[in-house]
Amino acid sequence: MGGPRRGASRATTIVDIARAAGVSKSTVSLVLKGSPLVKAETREAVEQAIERLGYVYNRSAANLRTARSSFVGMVISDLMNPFFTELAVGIEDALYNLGFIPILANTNEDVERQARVLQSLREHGVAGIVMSPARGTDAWSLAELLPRSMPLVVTMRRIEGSPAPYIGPDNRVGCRRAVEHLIGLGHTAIGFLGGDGTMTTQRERVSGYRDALQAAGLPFDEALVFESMPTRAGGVEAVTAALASPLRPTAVVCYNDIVAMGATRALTVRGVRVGVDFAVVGFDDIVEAENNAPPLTTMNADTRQMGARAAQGLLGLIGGADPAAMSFTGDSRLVVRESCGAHLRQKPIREAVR
Amino acid sequence: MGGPRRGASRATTIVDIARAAGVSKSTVSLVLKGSPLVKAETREAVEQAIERLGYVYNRSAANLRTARSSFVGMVISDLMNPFFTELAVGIEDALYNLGFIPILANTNEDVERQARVLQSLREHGVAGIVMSPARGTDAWSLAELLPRSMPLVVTMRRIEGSPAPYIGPDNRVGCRRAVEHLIGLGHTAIGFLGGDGTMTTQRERVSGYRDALQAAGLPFDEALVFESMPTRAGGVEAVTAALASPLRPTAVVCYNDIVAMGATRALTVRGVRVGVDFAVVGFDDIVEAENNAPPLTTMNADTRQMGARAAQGLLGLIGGADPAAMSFTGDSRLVVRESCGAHLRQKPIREAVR
DNA sequence: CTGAAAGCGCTTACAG
DNA sequence: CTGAAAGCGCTTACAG
Repeated sequence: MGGPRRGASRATTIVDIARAAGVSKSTVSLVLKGSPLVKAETREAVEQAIERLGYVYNRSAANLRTARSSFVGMVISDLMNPFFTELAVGIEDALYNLGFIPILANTNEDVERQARVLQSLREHGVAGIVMSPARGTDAWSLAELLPRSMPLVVTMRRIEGSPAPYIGPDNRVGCRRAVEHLIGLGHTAIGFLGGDGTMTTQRERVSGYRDALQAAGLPFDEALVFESMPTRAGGVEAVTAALASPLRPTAVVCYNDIVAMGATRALTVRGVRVGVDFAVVGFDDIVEAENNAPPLTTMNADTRQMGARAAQGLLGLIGGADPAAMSFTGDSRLVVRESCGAHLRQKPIREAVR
Repeated sequence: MGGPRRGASRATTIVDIARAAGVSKSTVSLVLKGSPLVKAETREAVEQAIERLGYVYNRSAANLRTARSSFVGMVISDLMNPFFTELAVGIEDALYNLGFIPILANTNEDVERQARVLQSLREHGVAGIVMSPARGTDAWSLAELLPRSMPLVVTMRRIEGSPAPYIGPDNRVGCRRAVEHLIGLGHTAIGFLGGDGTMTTQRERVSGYRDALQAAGLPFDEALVFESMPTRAGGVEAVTAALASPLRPTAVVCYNDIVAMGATRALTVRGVRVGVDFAVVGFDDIVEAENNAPPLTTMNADTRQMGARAAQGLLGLIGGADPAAMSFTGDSRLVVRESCGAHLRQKPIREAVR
């Protein structure tokens, strides 16, 4: 593991600088950290030596001495999924701004890989970890992997029973709003597409779906929840099942945008016009949602900003904050585009007003 | 920068283990690295102590001592772009398999940010760097930022004049093949859409475009190269210009798939049927290409595998290989889907054969 | 304002 | 087969 570090010749260190500047290495260390204790001329001499010898600070050595670390583990469940890409970009950017540097691990939804990666991060002495857990991660095995003392924030997928703070959207009220919108458009047979009950996020979204139905006096029927993989292919599959169902819905909320895009495509292929004959609403507002055909109505939870918030939350934990106080669930807002058909309903109304 | 490391209580170290097992810390170190020198019972005792005290190896301390590093910098120009996401996933996966651990930096096409990040990576003592350079990176400033002794592989975008090995696709022959396909379909007025001459990749692809035209005895006309941002919006803009041009092409190759998807959408919106009235070919074969409406014909260079290769190349450099021998440019293959219209031409032929 | 000394958690010859 | 010692590149009290 690992190779030679900085070329063949020994790297220049703090003592080389000390010798060149004619001071002790303590003094060099002081100027390195910008201490006001050192005299201007001395500082000058040291800085020149640094420049001349092309010295580069060895942060790992410093970290060993101070028992600190500027590394943070960024554990992502599926980086190829544009939703998580956006999350990762948000975390990464914030981490740099906060003075940390992210070690990336893409677990690819594999809990064993996640376990290995977590161990590796510990060995590398990360200051903390922000993680979107792989599907199937449970509080118990996580507790075995990571000591209580390791700052950890869980993002986007809640782990039930874990003391780690959760930072992510409020899936339940988000989904409730999506369904309320569909109800407002006049739909009464509304399905839920994609994901399955082993996923906390799916359960939360289904709860919101049920909340909205019940608030409107509509029955909740399990037969209208069409489970599938949370993928494009899953969307195709789920919508196909929905169309074949005797309860044949006229509108669907989807577990996420990818499912919605799969559903949209399957619908289009069989000649049902999305946004006209059938309403589809997604969740997440990934960048492609806007460019879908037709553009997708979906829930935006500001994924990137949520990533930044997760990073800030971790910083808090590292600084000693109480994990119990660090959870944050953010609001999502409905982004109305064409797949729900709202633009068609509104037009006549507006025209009538004119 | 950085926070406390492993909780409040001192972490257990090799000397704690030594004491608990009744041996010296040298011996503990030996069993840690699986040395055959140590007697089975001793090893046993040590391993039990490790288990019992929940010891975790401090790799940074080891690295300091051995002047090695298991960190590698993974510098990505635009992680939100699905093409680079796929590259990053390929690099990340290979790096873990090779025993390294990736530090992620998303430069977001900003050369100044890239400069800061490169400096930071040096301070953190990475063993090497694999980088898809931000637009506008030049060999000269790169040389100022990184010493010759730092193992570096440049991927996906060649930096002219840099001694660092390049690992990526052969853009010129790839694009030539794409255009040959269009010519084979009977087109004679073929445009090139997107990117601009400041990008090495664009210049290479335009060269291939010209090669194909000239090989077929068709004239190369600069007026058929429509420059734009390499984005979806750029694709809209470029195709709009193409349609307005007096040379009005009947087919286009695009700088990349995102441009092609923008072009496709703009075309569709104004009623020209892509794959029927007009042929579009992309480049990169990002995952969305398959799901475009219509599915995109494009060049596949196996981006993920290319990322793995870049990681392997870096490992070679770290191991002391000659940079001049590590460059690799891979083949790309044409993936025919619907946007080029080939399916329409072939159908009658096949039917005639039956 | 500056220097000498100890120590962070490891590894690596070198003795025995 | 195992232990004592030195050292990787820093930081941090402590003297002066």
